[in-house]
Amino acid sequence: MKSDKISEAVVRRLPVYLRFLNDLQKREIATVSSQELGQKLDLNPAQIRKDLAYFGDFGRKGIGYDVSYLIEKIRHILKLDQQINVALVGAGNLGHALSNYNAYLKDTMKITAVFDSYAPKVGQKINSLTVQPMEELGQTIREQGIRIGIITVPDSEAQNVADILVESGIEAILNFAPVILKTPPTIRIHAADFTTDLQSLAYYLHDGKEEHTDEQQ
Amino acid sequence: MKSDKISEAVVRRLPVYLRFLNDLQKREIATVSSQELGQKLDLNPAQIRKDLAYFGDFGRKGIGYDVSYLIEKIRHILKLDQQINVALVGAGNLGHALSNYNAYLKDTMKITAVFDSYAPKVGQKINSLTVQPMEELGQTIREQGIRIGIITVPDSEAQNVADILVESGIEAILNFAPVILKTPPTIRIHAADFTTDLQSLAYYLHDGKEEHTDEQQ
DNA sequence: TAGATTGTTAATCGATTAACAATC
DNA sequence: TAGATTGTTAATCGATTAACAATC
Repeated sequence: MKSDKISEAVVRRLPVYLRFLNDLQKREIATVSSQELGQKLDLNPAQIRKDLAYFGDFGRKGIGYDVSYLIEKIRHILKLDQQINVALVGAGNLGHALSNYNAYLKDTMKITAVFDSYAPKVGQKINSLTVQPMEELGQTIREQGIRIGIITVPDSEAQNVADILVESGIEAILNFAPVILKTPPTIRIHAADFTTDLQSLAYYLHDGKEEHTDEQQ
Repeated sequence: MKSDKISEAVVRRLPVYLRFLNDLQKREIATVSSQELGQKLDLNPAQIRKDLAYFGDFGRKGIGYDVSYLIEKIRHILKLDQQINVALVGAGNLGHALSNYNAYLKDTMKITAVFDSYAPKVGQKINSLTVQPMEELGQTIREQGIRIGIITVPDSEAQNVADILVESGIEAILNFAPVILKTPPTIRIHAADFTTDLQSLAYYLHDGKEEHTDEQQ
């Protein structure tokens, strides 16, 4: 196959594949089939083969996929074969929690700067990063070549922060604030909204009368 | 229309509608059309009308939707017209951050218990909740009628926690750990994985040569 | 050679959008 | 009555799955 326009659904599965492949590699398993992959990830094997085939012929007929090779390929597709710098805006509890993931993201992405508008927060250390004032956002983004911004400020500030990020040349935003951000179409936005997640889960609670026996994940 | 099986995509949009409607109500706007809604939420008006029509005839032709009435209806659909108790498992930074949202979720959902396996954490206060040992999980869930569990423990513990939650009669899980949980099909699971979100965002970064000019959100 | 598994086409399924009669 | 907007049907678009020839 190779190319076509890739749907968002496909792109969102790639990191899931990558995570599992990293796991296999750690366990020194050299080869994996789409069937095994599908079983472990609750996905249809044909879908996995199709997803991967969009980007190239990574497997070998009769054998499966070489774990290390596929890791390399997916990392390249996701642009994770280079370090991508990330800015965290909002040094509250949530921001603090996310900054812990630097260790986990290790060689792929790195939160390299933290900002907060609240004066007493500025100058504090968060996991070896010093909280900077919002005024330095633009300059720091440009200096450090930061390409992704994470918004963990209160909803009332989120749009304003997004505007500044966009103005400073950011390319994508992960937004934890429960608001719909308005940005130019060139900016990629992902809403990581814990409150809507929880509320939609409530729909699937059993209520004695009408049963909602749906499939999972 | 009314009824049919409701797709997950529809259910996941309902909380977004609800959030915006609450906003309108606060601003004392009594009526809204699918067109206005669509514009503010970046959705197709026909889709919004169709989504709502699955559950009943909530609008009035020529007029639009009564904000208060629609709020009431959506809350009922999502089972948010009753308080739903939630358990938080994992009292680290992330768990701590999420417990702050109790104020925001206010009358709909409530985190009523927090657990951690790490002995020194037990007994500590987190936003007026006392951290309990994991051993009390089952009993507390049953006593408080907790129906949703949030997992914010390290990945290595996540499956174990999920097993205990399921055994204790939980109905749905919001999982922040970057692992695929294996649970019976009656349990509703939502993966709230910040690391895969970030990695899929990286795909959309511009790279000079091939342009990915996709739509947003 | 026999068994396994890919890459890909075709079939199916599902979700979004357009269009419009009904009606406030 | 004229204008606005719903609820719903039909059309379109897209994503998932099944099936299988190619081939290791």
